[in-house]
Amino acid sequence: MANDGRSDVPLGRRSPMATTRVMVADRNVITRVGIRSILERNAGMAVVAEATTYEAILDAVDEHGPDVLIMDLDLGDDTTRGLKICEEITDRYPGTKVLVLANTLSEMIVVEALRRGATGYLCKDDVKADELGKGVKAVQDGETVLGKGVGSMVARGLGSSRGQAEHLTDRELDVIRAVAKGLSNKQIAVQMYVTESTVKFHLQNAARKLNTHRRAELVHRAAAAGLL
Amino acid sequence: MANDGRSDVPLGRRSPMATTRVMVADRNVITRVGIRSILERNAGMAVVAEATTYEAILDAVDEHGPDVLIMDLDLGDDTTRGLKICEEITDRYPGTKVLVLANTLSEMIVVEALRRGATGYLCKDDVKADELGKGVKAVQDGETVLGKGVGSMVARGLGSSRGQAEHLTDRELDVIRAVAKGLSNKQIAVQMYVTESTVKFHLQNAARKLNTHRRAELVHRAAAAGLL
DNA sequence: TAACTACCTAGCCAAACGGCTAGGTAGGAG
DNA sequence: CTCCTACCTAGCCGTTTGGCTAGGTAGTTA
Repeated sequence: MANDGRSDVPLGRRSPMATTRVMVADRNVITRVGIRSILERNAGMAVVAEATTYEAILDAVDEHGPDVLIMDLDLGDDTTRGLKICEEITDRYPGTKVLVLANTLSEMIVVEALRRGATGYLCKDDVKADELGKGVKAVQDGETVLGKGVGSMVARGLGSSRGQAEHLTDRELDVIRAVAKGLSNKQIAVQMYVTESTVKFHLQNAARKLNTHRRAELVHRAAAAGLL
Repeated sequence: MANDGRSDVPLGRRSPMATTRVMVADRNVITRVGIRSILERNAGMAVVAEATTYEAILDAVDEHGPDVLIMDLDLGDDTTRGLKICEEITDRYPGTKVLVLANTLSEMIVVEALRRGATGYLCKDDVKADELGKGVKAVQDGETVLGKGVGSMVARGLGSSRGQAEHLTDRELDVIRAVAKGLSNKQIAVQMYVTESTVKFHLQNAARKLNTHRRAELVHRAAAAGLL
C-alpha cells in the first residue's frame, strides 16, 4: 500500500516527450525558486511539488509521486532526520529517486546518504546550472550522480569503515552538543542525570567513531558534519 | 573617480517608474537564479550584474553601479574578506547600499557587517519570498533591514562590546585552527615555533574575546562565526 | 535461548588544560 | 618620547581531560 498513491497521479505525463516530474525539498525559498527556474529551462522537466519540512516530504511524495526528489538533508536542526527520510522514501517509493543537494560536504553524511538509497549527491556551492538538469535526468535513469569532490570522499568513506559508516547514537550526540556549549563533563552529567563516568564513556565512544581523541576536534567534526 | 562609473550606466532606468538596479554576489548559482526570479516578479526591479568571487564584486560594482548589492559574505574560505569588501563598497560607492544575505546567523558577523556599513542583514533560511523584494526596496531607501532574530542579536552585540566588536588577531586565529584539528598546546607550539606558554596566552585572549573559557566551545563559536 | 546494541557506572593515573601573575620585544600613532 | 597593540615567555596550581579496565541493565533480534 505504500506506493499505491502513485498510480492515481499520472497527471503531467501527457506531453509528447515524457515529462520528468521533480519535487524539491528545501527550507530555503530562494533555493526552491532557483531550482525551479533552472530546471524549467529544460523542456520536459516540471517541478510538481515543494516541501520545507521533514513531515511535508513524505506526504508530498505520497501525493505527487515525483520521478526525482531533490532534497537538502538539513531541513531543521537534525540532519540525521533527513537521512532517515531519505531511507524511507527509497524503501517505500522505489519509483522516486532521491538526489541530495547539500550545503556542506561531509564524508560521513555523504556515505550515509548513499548507503540509505540516495541515487545522487551534489553540493550546492559547486554545482553549475547545467549540471543540475543533467543530474536530475541521470538520477531518473537510475544512474548514480556524484558532485565535485564527492566521489573520492565515497571511496575513502567506504574504505575506512568497511562498508558501514559508524554513526553516533542519540546519547553521544547529546553529550557532544553539551561539550560544544563549553560544559565540563561534570556539568553535563548533572544536566543529563547521569554520572560523570557515563559522560566520559559516551565521549570516548563518539571520539572513536569520529576518529579523534580531543573534544575540541570532536565538536569541530560533528559541527562540520552538520550534526549540531 | 571611484563612483564615476555609475554615470555612464543609466541603462535600465528607462521605465516610467524608476527601476531598482540590483546586483547579486553569491557563489551559488541556484541562489543567484532564485534571487533573480523572485526580484523580477516585482516590476521595477532588475538584476543588472552578478559576481561569484570577492575580486569580481568590486569590478562589477564599479562597472554597473547598482542601487543595491545583495551579497553573501562567505564567497570563499574567508568571511573576514567579505566584511572588508562590505566596508570598501560602502566607503567608495555611497550610492550602492549593501544588503547582506547570509547562510548562518552569528552575532559577531552581524555586528561587524553593520558596523562596516551594511544597510541590511537577512538570513537565507528565514527570509520569505516577499520579504526579499521589500527588503531590497527598504535598503535602497536607506532604511536598515534586519531579518528574523537579527535585531536582538545586534542589541546584545552592541551592548556587550560597547560599540566595537573585539576581533581576533591573526595569531589567535592560527591557534584556534590548530585546536580545531585536535592538536595539544604542545603540538601547536612546535608547529608555530613558539613556546607552549605563548599558545596558552593566545588561547586565553581568544577565549576572552569569544566569551568562553573552554577550547571546545571556542572552536565551536569560531566555526559558527565562519572564522575557520 | 543467546547475541547484540545502546545505555549506564566505577575508579585509577598521567597528561592536558585554565587561570593567574609578571615580565619581555617590535612597530605604529599621537 | 610615550602610549598602544600585537606578539612572545615563564612558572605555579588546581581542575579537567583522555585512556584504560571491568563491570552492570533493558530491549531487540536471531
